[in-house]
Amino acid sequence: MIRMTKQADYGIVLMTLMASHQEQWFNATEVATEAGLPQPIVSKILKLLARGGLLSSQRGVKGGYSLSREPARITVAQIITALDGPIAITECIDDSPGECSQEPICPVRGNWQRINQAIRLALEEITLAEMTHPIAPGLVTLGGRGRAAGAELG
Amino acid sequence: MIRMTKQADYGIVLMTLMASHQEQWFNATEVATEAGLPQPIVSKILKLLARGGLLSSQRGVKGGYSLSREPARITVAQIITALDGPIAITECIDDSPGECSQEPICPVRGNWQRINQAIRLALEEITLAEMTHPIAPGLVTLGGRGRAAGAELG
DNA sequence: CGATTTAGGACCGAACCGGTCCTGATTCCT
DNA sequence: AGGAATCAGGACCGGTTCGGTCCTAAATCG
Repeated sequence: MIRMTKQADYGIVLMTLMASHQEQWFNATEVATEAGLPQPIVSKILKLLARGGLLSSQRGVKGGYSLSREPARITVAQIITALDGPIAITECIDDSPGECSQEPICPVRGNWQRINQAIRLALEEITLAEMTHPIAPGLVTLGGRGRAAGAELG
Repeated sequence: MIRMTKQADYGIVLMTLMASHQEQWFNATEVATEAGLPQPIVSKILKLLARGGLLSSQRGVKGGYSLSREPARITVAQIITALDGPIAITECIDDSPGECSQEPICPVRGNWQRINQAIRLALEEITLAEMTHPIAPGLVTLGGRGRAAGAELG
């Protein structure tokens, strides 16, 4: 139901975990045990995050991963994109014509972008830094001024 | 990749279609041919939309469906919810404790709500009325002030 | 040179999605 | 009253994709 994949889900957990620790470098096993997730999965995800430029990686015996920049400059949108590909909840993405058989008929067309855009924006405005905050219960629970609050922090 | 189901996708198309026509009542076959989608699918979707209270239905030989209220008062969020269930892109939904094995460990917990909330809000602010507008290309394409524009339209 | 760690990708089972179909209930028309 | 049309509500099934595992390179440290 409008779900992202578990990879992305886990990815956010792992990134949050790394962001909220003092250490700079972590290896996969370390992160896995910390998160209580199977090691192979964690490995896979960290690889993808590194490939996406969100983590720096170091091979070799004392190798590992570290955030490639400060948590305030990493957004949830970026994490999801790195793991699940471009953020678009609809089948028609942006302007790739010809792919949609409904093209001449479809009454929505460009309007999908409204939706995708809205989602994308919402996720771009949540930073990893915010995710490490224990959450101020009064702020976000309802009314959703969470985004505004985030902007203030930024 | 953070996709909603095709049902919801189609649902939005169908609703937009109905909203942008003059007629009040449509039967399933009519809508299906108009949208260029297989009739059984359309039937299924309209049923769900009716059950969700977004369409009024009339049985019998001259029966059919019609929007249960004006398009400006129907949101994309409502359509998706009717077809795909509650809007939550993460595995952990709100406060249903015990379901998540990670509960004691998970460093994000309530922070998922931030994300889900953001998505929900974004989709609640897109009305069916807006979807019928051919889209003003300068407004939404980038910068995403689409939501603000929508608010102005009221 | 050997141990450790990431890189990259092949691979498989299971769950979920998309789509079809069938059987009832309701209403209109003759 | 009876038949036709239309919605209501499921059961059902095949295919795709996701979740997870595993194996083989490449790099780095001691």
